[in-house]
Amino acid sequence: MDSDDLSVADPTITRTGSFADRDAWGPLGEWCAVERAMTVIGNRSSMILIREAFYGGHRFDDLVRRTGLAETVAAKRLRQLVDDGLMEQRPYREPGARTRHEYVLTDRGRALFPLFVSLMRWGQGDGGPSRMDLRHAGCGAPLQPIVRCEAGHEVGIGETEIHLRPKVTSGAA
Amino acid sequence: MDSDDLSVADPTITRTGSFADRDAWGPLGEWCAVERAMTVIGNRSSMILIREAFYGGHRFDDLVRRTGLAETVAAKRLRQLVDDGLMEQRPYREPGARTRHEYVLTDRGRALFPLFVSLMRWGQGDGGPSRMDLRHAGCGAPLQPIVRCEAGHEVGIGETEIHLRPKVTSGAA
DNA sequence: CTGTATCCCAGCGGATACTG
DNA sequence: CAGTATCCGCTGGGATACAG
Repeated sequence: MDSDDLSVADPTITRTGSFADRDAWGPLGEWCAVERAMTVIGNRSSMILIREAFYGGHRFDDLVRRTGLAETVAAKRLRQLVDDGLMEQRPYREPGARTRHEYVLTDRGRALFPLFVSLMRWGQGDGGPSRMDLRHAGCGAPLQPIVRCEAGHEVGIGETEIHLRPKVTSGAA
Repeated sequence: MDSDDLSVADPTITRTGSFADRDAWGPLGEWCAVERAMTVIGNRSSMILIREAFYGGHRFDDLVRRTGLAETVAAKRLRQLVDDGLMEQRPYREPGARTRHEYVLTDRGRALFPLFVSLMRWGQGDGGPSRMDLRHAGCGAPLQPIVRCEAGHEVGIGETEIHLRPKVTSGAA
């Protein structure tokens, strides 16, 4: 039996479903999307390149200068981000110049928007300096990341349940 | 002049304010909360330990087993998480046993909740297996991370502005 | 049960030099 | 302007053995 007698009462996610085989999970995160996500965006250089892409940076030169990364690192990460489907490289031509490439976020890359805002807001909570201020263009109010259920309720940790799916429902993909 | 002539039209954050000294940012992210955040939680082991803490894991043994981390790595990361103020170590006594310690998320650790949900949902978007399902305990509906302004509007990338603060407003903290 | 000490390997990130 | 090649130090992460 798991040692689940909580000796402290702090808000955590409530567990529902069969957690009996919980320990059988492979160590490589074959079942856990969090681990997979971290292998893709879980390093500093990837994240700040994505940051600059959100800020509208497209060209290699700009991305390097505005991130402060070494060219070698930036090139390697950008290639990886393209491979992972977060960015794509588009050719374009300025009049009177030769063809260039530019990096653009894909839909999957842009889907990181809530994560990006969460990361920035959380990072600002350490009292350190931050010159960034994300606001709603419509009304100028600052942005906040929140968690909501599909029925429209705002949800905190204490109202969250985690359901563990049985093993693999081979019927549904 | 920056090369900001967008040759592609993809939704990005609109930049407002003085971006002239944008390139003067130090490479170590002294002004950027995203970079600072990534140095704290930007590795796989930290994040999956936080994951287990959200799931209600407290004891060293459980955390090691349920994350699949090596004990050495788990111990090192937990110490770092405590140092960084994301977890705290509380002593407790079960009747008839000697004093133990348990790891509990601090407020700053729990503030990662939107980021955690964002990370999981984004990770699930790759089509890989995931046995996790986060739901609202009240109504059972699945959770979604969203971005909202303080005036209550839901905000997408296209409606976001980023303001860059001048240098340091020495008057305001 | 909760770690620490030691050793090891792979990957991240930077510096320098070079190419189309 | 947009990278690649090479080298090199630091950290992340694991294996094994040991300790309170």
